[in-house]
Amino acid sequence: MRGTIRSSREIDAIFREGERAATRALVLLAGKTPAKRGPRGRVAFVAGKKLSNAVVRNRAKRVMRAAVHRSGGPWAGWDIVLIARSAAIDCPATELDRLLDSALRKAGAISQ
RNA sequence: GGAGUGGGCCAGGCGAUCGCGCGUGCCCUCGAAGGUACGUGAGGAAAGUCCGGACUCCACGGGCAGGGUGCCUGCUAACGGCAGGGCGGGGCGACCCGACGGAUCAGUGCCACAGAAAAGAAAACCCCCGGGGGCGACUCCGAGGAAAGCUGAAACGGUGCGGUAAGAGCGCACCAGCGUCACGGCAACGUGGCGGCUUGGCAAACCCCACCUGGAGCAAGGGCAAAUAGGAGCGAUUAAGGCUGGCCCGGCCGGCGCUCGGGUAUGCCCGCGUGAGGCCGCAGGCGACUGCGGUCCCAGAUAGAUGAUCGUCCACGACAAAAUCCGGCUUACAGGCCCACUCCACUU
RNA sequence: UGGGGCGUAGCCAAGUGGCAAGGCAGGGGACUUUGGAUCCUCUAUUCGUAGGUUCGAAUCCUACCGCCCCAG
Repeated sequence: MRGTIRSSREIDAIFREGERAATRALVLLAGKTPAKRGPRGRVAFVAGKKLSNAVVRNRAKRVMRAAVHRSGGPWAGWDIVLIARSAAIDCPATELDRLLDSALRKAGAISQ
């Protein structure tokens, strides 16, 4: 997928400085995209080792990627980091879309 | 029909829409990016990283140390793997399990507690005989003995008969074990004869014997342009010191002169998938496997590609994600299918 | 992905074949009017788990499980 954040240094910066919005299935971090990276927004997906084995972690990232795609991301001017929680694995798609939308509004990345 | 043993195979299918990696063609473009069509896209364990290799770099001269394997014979590129055989153990059976060399004929060590004694057999307890003392229980001296006895995981072959004061392979029979000879087998070993009567356990204790073993690892290693800083080869030759990724001997470097252009990124590219390869057939072999012929091309990502929504069918889907590659081992696993065989019951 | 290390009481830990030391914390008691300090005492039955070797295993061997560190 185009528009992913590749550098772990940049992801660490969003962890320190970004807006945080947590839901039942995922945690969202939002920061402004640096100007030198261009006007398009970027996203990153995180699935920690606590979740489970490699199959479950990969699936969690895919499910979040599909949700971002449906919601119209990446969002211009914003760097978004999505962290999977264990509830995301069995979460229905419509529920996940709703949670992602509310998290984006809470962090201010999209207007009301 | 029930119970079971061994081996092999599969690992949700189909359709619609949106979406992803790679390859090829086409469109656009100076090119790239992009668009589009077609093809292709995780496993039997991809896992644990327990062994063995390939490949790459370093060291290449000898020795020691260290590590590994451990019944025999094969297979293999190699193996700690596999096959066949032997021995021991388990099961009524089909079958299954086994780190299974050496403990007199190398040496050292350990065997707590208990027990008379834990490994050159015997001091004392004890058994028995003779003599002395004492009314007696008993005790002292001398000779003989290791059978019985409590203990313990284990008591210098076992059981039985004879023998004796008590005993002892002292004699005999059978069994176990040892040595030796003959036969069968490539061998492990097996069968039979003969002999003297005999030797605790632990080598997953040190060790001995036989065989194998240099070190690191694709984050190995190499290439590309900009910016910043330092190496490599050759020649002659002295000290502190350093290197030779365990140690020693031995060897080399550091200092000087000449010559040559190189190294380093959370940049990119190569390495990177035609291989000890899959499938089919024939031939050899009990088998692991091998030979020959035909045929196929079968993931290659780089924050890491397979998902979402819906329909439909059924047994309602387990364990689980390639990261340099291959051969094994081990561990996890919902279920389903096939083949061969064993035992029990019933019918004909 | 590769390399290396560690699991013993709630915490820190010693023990390398024969009874699982010690300290901190905690419970109980003594002393004290009470508290602190001090002293005495208690607490491991699965030594991360499961097998094996041995008469005997935290210790030796094998296979698993969990955690930590290093290399871009």
